[in-house]
Amino acid sequence: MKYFSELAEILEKVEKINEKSLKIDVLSRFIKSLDKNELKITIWLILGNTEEEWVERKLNVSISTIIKVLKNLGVNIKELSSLYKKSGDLGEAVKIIYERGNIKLNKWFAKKYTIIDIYNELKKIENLEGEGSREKRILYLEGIYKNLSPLEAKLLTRILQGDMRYGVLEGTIEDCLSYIYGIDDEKIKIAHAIIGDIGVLAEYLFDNPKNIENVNIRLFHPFKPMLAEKANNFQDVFNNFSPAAFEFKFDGIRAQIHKRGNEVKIFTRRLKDVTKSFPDVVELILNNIKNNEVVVEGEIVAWDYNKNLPLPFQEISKRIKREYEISKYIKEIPVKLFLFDIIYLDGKLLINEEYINRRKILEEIRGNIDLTPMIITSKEDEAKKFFEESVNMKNEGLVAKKLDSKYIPGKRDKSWLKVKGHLEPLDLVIIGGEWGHGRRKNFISDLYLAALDKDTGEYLMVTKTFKGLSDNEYIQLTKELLKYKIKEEGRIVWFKPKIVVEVIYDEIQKSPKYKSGFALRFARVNRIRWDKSEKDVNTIQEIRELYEKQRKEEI
DNA sequence: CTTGCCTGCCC
DNA sequence: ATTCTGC
DNA sequence: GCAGAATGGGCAGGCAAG
Repeated sequence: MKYFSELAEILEKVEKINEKSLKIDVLSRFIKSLDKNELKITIWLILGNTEEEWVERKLNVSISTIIKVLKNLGVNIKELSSLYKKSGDLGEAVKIIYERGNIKLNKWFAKKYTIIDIYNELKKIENLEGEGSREKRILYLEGIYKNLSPLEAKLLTRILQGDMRYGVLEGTIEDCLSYIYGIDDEKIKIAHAIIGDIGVLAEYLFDNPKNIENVNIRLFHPFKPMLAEKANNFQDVFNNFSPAAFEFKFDGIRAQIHKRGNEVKIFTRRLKDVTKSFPDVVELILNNIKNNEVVVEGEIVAWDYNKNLPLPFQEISKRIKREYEISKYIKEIPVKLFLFDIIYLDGKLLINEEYINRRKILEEIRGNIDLTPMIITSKEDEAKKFFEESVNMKNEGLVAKKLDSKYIPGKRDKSWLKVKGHLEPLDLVIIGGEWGHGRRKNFISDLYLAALDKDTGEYLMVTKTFKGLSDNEYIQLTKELLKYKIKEEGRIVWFKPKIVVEVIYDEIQKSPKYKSGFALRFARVNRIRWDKSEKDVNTIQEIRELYEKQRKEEI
């Protein structure tokens, strides 16, 4: 039986260790000392979770709620936000507040929580719902925070945020299990992907390490899907394998579909069950796939059946978490399913079959369901032509697959390579930014980027981005930016429009949030344009044209 | 009854 | 999702 | 090459505030 404070101390220690093997050693000793009834729970908490991965997070707590809790405990919010800004980490800020004693605590009768106690408290919070539940949640958390030490408060704060930053994620836990039980790391990784949750795997091994041999894909139990790495171009693809199978990469949601008899379940890439939102897909599967037991994978895409073209991602996303008026939305936003893999068929696991054979089997059982359009070629010009075809349909691009590759659950591997295009870069001016967190606490990390509204002369924001430059470049940039500072509001700093950056992005979207009416998807800075001035940036009018052009090409 | 904030999860 | 960094 | 970290737009749903 371990105390929550012991966990907090171990993690504090681990956070400061750089050397991987030492980190694994320290953490493994702790994990090894856990009882069975606290093992799974502890691993979940280390990762900032309270459940198996396929269960939706229900804490309904994050930074805003935590700050309200602290405020109620008499914490000076000015002091807190200044500490937060300085440390770049709310957990760290909370720890310092506790150390300074600037919070109302149960001084004399503080409860000493075990790990299981904390877990049970969090479960109670998860079960709060209905009118008044927000307030109850806050009251409940106050009750817990009142009894904590500085390190415990830091840990709880990070768990509640679901953002741990102790340098321990699933990969490290995998290494620990490998170290503790002397099982090959690759084997652990695959078992983890198949079971879908690392805590459950740990419990499995605790019962009997030989259980690793019994881990297998089960129907109606989601496994982590195989993923693709990024390729820069077609040469990159052919350097890895040739010939290659190229499939259209649609812009929808990845679906892992399990079927037995008349029962069907649909899981997302992150293992969440979305069956309820897609009765049309369930029906499609039942009407077409006649085999009894099947696991297939595909992409669910919002579809315009008049033009026979995909609809933008924003459309399918209106259906993903929908729970009401589903039948109305089935008509309003119809979907199309493109299958691209088969993992299980009537008692036979197909993960060790070569890709090309899996595809053949899929072809035989699919009924009238579409497969992703695919060609096999070793010629760059053919691949490029196929890419154009896909992109002209407004797809993301292609996925290249090695013909004899196996299906390795959970693996991001060079045997699948995604080739994506992006639109012409835009020159945008920096009008604001936010101080970063963690490693990036000392510079402006997130940039607010704007285009010029030609009609009014205003600079209107079209995106935020923190990607593309190296830490050093951000440090340099921050120095320059601060010369043009207008005002600072908490973490946000506003600048005079001066410094211009070239920005790459995947798509222009209609934005309900920005005044400009447009937003960039996956924006990243390509380079700083020191040679350009704020007068040289792209205009909102040009962005509108680019957006319309996207539309026009759809016909 | 409408609007807005917060959370969780798609990409 | 994309990108960068440290091991 | 891997694991970890730092963060994007936008959607639905749940609750609170106006």
